[in-house]
Amino acid sequence: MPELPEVETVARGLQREVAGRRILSVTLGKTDFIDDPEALERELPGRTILGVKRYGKFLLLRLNADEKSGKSEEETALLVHLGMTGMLTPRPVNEPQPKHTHVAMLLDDGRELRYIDPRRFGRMAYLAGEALRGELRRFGADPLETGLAEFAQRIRERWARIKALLLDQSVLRGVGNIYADESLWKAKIHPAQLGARLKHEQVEELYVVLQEILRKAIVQRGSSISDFLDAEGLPGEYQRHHRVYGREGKACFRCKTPIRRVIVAGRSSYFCPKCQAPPRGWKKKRRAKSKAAGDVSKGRRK
DNA sequence: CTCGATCCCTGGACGC
DNA sequence: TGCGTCCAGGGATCGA
Repeated sequence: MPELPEVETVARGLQREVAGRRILSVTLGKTDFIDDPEALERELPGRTILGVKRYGKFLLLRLNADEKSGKSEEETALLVHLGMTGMLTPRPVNEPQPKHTHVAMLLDDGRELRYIDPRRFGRMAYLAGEALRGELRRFGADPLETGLAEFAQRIRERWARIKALLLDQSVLRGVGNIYADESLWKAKIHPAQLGARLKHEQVEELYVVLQEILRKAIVQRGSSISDFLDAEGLPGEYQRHHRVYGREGKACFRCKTPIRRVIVAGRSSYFCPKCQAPPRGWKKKRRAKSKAAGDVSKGRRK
């Protein structure tokens, strides 16, 4: 579940490890998560990785100019989304490739930059010029680089649930399920509350605690709740600081009330039913677990 | 505009 | 030990 802090951690690691390296060749495995696999094979060999930065939940590997296209001042980049289980890490070429290695970029220092992703929920794309700018424009504000005024405007002009807004990458880029729940708990806002219904003070509190949580998580190198590892193969530590995420039935850290889990915006949402008052009309009845059983198990076909 | 449902995919947890 | 089933979740897409 790489979200902003995890992706930031990977980006910093890659910046240190592979910035300045030249890509000699590219080997592809399964390619169904790559926009245009042939573009990678055609464009990447010979190019130098100028730097690596985070853009929302994307890694942006900026590349040097493409001489042969004639548009040498055009900005080019390899965009990488880690999805749920993606990992991007440089390894010595003689080290055996783990299962689910789908992209291997041979570098000029005897290492290989490997993209490993069991579920292939990630995405990879080589983009240049206007295609690159257009892609980046689709996303909203970076929560760490945005002022309160813009943050508040983006939230309060919408009638969607605050949880949905926090997860919507065209509103804010980089927040995912963990940090959405953590920040809503800290700000004492129920996930089903409508953005437009939040008071100014609530939006300000959310803005402040979201930044605080994201910054602390970056310091702790992100959260490793299942299998997240950074570019150096190390797990993060921020999962130790989670206050609600994954804590269904456990005591709220503030008031000891058992944490609840409900589905909001299609995602598991953990919250304290006492600290985080539900909006009017929010059905607080049904047990989250008892209803999942009687569903169509044969529903999905191959 | 906002919603839920569905699909993508595999590994891990769990029940028997 | 081994099989079947369910579930996780970011994002795209589609119909309501």
